[in-house]
Amino acid sequence: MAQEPEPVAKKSRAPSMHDVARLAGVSHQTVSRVINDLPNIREETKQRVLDSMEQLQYRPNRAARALVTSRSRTIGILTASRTNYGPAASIQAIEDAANAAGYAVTTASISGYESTAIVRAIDRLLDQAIEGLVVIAPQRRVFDTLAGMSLRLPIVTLQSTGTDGDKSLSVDQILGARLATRHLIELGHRYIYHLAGPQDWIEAEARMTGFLDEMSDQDMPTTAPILGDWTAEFGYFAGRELLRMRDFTAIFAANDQMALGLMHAIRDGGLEVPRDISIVGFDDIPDAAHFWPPLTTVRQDFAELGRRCMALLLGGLEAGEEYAGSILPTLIERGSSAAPQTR
Amino acid sequence: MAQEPEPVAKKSRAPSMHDVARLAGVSHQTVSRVINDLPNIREETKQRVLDSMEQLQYRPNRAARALVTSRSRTIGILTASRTNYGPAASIQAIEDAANAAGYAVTTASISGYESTAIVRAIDRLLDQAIEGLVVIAPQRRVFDTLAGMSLRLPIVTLQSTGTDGDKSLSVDQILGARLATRHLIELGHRYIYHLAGPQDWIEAEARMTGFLDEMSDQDMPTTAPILGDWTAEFGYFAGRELLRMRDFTAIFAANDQMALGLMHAIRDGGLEVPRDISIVGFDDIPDAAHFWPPLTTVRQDFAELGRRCMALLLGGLEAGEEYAGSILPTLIERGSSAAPQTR
DNA sequence: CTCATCGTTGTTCACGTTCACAAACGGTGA
DNA sequence: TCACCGTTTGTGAACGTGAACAACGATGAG
Repeated sequence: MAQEPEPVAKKSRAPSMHDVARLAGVSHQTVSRVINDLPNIREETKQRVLDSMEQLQYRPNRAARALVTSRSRTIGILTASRTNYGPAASIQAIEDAANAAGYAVTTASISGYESTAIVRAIDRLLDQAIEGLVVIAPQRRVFDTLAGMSLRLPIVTLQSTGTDGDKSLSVDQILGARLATRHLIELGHRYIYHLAGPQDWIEAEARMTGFLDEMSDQDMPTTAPILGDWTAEFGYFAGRELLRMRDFTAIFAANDQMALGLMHAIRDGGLEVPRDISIVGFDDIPDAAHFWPPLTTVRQDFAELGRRCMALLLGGLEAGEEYAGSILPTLIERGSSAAPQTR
Repeated sequence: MAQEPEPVAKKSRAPSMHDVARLAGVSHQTVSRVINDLPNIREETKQRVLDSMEQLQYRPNRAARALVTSRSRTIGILTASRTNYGPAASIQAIEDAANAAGYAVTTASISGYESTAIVRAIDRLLDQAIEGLVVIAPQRRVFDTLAGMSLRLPIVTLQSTGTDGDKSLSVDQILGARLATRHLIELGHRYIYHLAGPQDWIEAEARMTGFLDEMSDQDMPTTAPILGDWTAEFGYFAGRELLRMRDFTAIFAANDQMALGLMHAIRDGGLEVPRDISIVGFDDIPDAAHFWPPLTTVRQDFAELGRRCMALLLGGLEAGEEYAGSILPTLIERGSSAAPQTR
């Protein structure tokens, strides 16, 4: 009897399925069917529901859906140093691919280097009930921590550790380093240094391995690689130190930034690249073509990496077989490398 | 009577609050109280619950919580080109601050330049029921689209558009550009070009404004700025074109990458920086100190920007007052700028 | 004419949590 | 002894969606 119409200022909340259903004169289940594109709906009914949705500006409630299906439709990315070009480009590609497949993406980045920071980052992702994990934090410690947690979800790592049981996908770092090293050897260099990345980075290790393997395959004398931190700043200081000896004619740097710093130091030392010293980098960041001199480097297709990564993850979201794929890097020859001076 | 114990392979799903409650011998509500750190719980009970949680490896179900509280505890970031250093650094800082405050972060990046892409990106974020939005996509079109959607949530933009009613926070681009320009004028340059960013980027516009304002304030002759696309590649080609006239002694580039390309072109043209032409950039990306010559540029503190941005967002998540803050940029003098040659 | 079948729609429940409220408990003062 | 109070704990109802199942009308076969 006293069933009054709703007052003007009804509870201000987002419209739900029931609101749509009421407006369209159907049950909420019918609305659900329309949303999920299920068969066996009369065309006219479907259209009426769609109109109602439009009119109310209806948006499915993701939380409710996640609750009932126990699927979050979210992919987690674990990353270190996303300001670097490589990881950033990969993240971009992963996000695009994930979005295209209807997945959302959350990232957690590891700040600092203590292992508690790693655990916290992973925890944040798990709190979000991610359905898959992409690891772009290519440090040993991260993988060890991850292995210790024995997570029950598909994991794709963007660096092959060689030891893990997860899927992994990577640009073949060893091959890349071999290409760079071989290039220098073929130019006639005999005394080549390697400025490597931080010790516990898997990529750094792989590049170092590639360098050492190629050098010994070709019977070249090797010196111990210098361990850097990826920054141009470090490359600069390492360069100043190296110039004291001058017992080399070429340096293979583990990334383009360090190569940039090296070239800076060499010029500051009164020498010239590539006349006195040849430099080869790694990554082919977009700026590398405009360094002075333009940098010879090894190109990695980060975007392709990200795309394939998502394909792997989505494909194997239920299946669980292992897989390891690799993408081939290519050598980009520019002005920073040349035959050594004949003295 | 026939109440058998659970069989071995019980339904494999994550433990819920009820499981914890049963193990601890309390009600689910008590568990909830422990989780949310509410008062009036006996210490002993609390400990028993915590132990049970630990034992079951319990994790609160975020979806269920979001459903009942209608709070997603998620912040959305709308971004373009996250591979650039500036945006990437900001995102990083925002994520850190958000995590510290218990929020998760999702990003959506605008691929392509059609306005449908913008709408889609925003839609993706809204689907996630974000509680706040940070916009790092500094294009007019994005803001126009955003304004047209009249969203009911706190928005912080990392670029001041000057016209919006939202909160905004930015490094003072106009001041930065003025600093750069003034620096060149004070060195004695009179004929200065500006290599600007893409036309619909707000930052590009602001830097151009700063440049033009400073030039006219100091009664310098001005030429129309050249509109670039932020890339080193474009800087290079613009440089080659400009060298045909040589009616200038300095160029202020709207970012460091374009400055890098310019310097490359100038050297290719047989001239020297800064002897023949002075160059000033903008951003102070980490590599800029190691360019050849090291680049004079304007530093923006992106990390600070990200941090303040989150403070603003979290502070105003319920309040709704407007606010516009700005961070001061600083000029970093390096080797790429010097007094013009006296001819 | 009756019954089985198929396409379409509705009803009810469950998901895991928080909120509002009620109940039990122990202590205190009249 | 009893009413009252504060602290601690439990009960039941939501939140919005999808899944299982039931119900309905129309159609066709026997």
